[in-house]
Amino acid sequence: MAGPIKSDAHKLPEKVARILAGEIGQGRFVTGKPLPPESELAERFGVSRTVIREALARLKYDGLVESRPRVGAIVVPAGQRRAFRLDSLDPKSGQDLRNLYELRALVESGAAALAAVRHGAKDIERMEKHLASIDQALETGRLGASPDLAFHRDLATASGNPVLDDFMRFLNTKVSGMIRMARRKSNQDPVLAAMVQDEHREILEAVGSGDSERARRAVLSHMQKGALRQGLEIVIPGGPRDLGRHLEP
Amino acid sequence: MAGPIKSDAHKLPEKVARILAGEIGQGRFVTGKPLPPESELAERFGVSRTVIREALARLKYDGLVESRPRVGAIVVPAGQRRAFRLDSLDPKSGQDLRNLYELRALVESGAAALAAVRHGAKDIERMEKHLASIDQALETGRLGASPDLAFHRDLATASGNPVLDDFMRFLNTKVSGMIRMARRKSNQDPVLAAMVQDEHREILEAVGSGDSERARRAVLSHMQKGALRQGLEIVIPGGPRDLGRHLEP
DNA sequence: CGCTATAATATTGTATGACAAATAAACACG
DNA sequence: CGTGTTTATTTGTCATACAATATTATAGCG
Repeated sequence: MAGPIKSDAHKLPEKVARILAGEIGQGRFVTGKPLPPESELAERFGVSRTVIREALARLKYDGLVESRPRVGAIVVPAGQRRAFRLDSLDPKSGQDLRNLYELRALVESGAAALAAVRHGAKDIERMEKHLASIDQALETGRLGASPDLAFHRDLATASGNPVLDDFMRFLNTKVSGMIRMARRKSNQDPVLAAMVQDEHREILEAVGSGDSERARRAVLSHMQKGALRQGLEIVIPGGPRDLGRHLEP
Repeated sequence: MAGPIKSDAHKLPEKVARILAGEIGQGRFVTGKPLPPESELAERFGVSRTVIREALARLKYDGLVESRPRVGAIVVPAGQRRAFRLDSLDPKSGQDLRNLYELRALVESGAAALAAVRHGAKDIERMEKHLASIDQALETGRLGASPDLAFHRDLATASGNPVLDDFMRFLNTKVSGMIRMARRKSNQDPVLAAMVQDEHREILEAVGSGDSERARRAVLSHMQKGALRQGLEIVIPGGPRDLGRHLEP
């Protein structure tokens, strides 16, 4: 039995890891009890122990199992994961995209509220610079997607919370990746781009003025409109009332 | 040269992966260009190719590198990570814990706002049941930590957004894990526990009444007080104004 | 008989060597 | 100069061997 099985797939460990993770998730293995030994799994999947080993390494890394010598890879009590992933999301599913957008809106609006009360002078400078870059891009006919992303990153940074910053970067790349996937024919419409830019300015002004509630609503509104531009209607976490208008009754 | 190097650490691949990830993060490798070949890395770290392989597998899994035959493990453009982790947080660092708490407060308050407008009848039932379990636990002298966690999970579920739900579960285990780490002598005070329970009831009532703004503030207040009970003062993302009081002016 | 120290044993951790697969780069050829 | 072919390098997978480790069984002792 020498040589690879067939060469029909070039990522054996990935496949094995997926299958095992699925079975663990469905409770096919008792938590606290060990999985079958590596050698046995190797036999069952028809691959070498090396592949099993690499697959198990992933599960360990995610905290799904924890392996100990002489006992095996024991299944750790549910919900002790060490990593948060969004792999199972389907880029073509509108529902998944909506859920993701919703989470992003929630987090980013909160970050803006924090940024309003915590930002430093350089934060505002950075954001202004990036907005100017977008303007410049629009004048030259380009879309300015890159400074746009930078602006949102600035917002995260200005929140003064590195954990939040980190998560927002993760989410944003995920969202933009999914959007790119979902619709290659991005909207090149300059009128829309100008609208977006207005929303950006409102956000910056709100943050700069130190009004966290206004900043929060500005981002919420921006996110909701952004989702709409993608053809998605999302519920605004702050409540569907007061959409768009601000706080003066 | 047979046998492992010394047995001074039981997880070589983990260490190697950490080092490599750090070096990549600090830009010591050019993005788009391949890392040194596995054999070379093995030599450099003084371990076998097996270990390097397992370390690289982790980096690949997180999307930091992407390996192709004949060219090597190329460094993928920054910010394309496939997993969000909180491993680098120090459980003993008050700052880290505060940042984590802040993110949690932000997300969970948003989830509550969503739950207020989206919950179904069974969601409320579940939450009531878990609150009752806490009451029961308090009467028997126990702390009721487990139904407490369940109540927060219910909130996530009632938001109707599975992605949000998933993330909240991840965050909550992370937070509670860090708290357990940080202070073993948990507060067994029954008076405090009763206070917490009052806050829970306010949250449930707010969600049940469909008032998302009130739900959001109730959770925010609960989180802030919870942090205070842990000796942490956190900034409330919704803005420091209006703390605790509700919306009727 | 019950408790503790020791040995047997199964399983993971790591090392080594071999070969297959894939592909970028060098090369040959028209 | 462009294009197809060979070559070389690197990853992917397999197989085997031994070390480390902790569980379990066993033996020894009070």
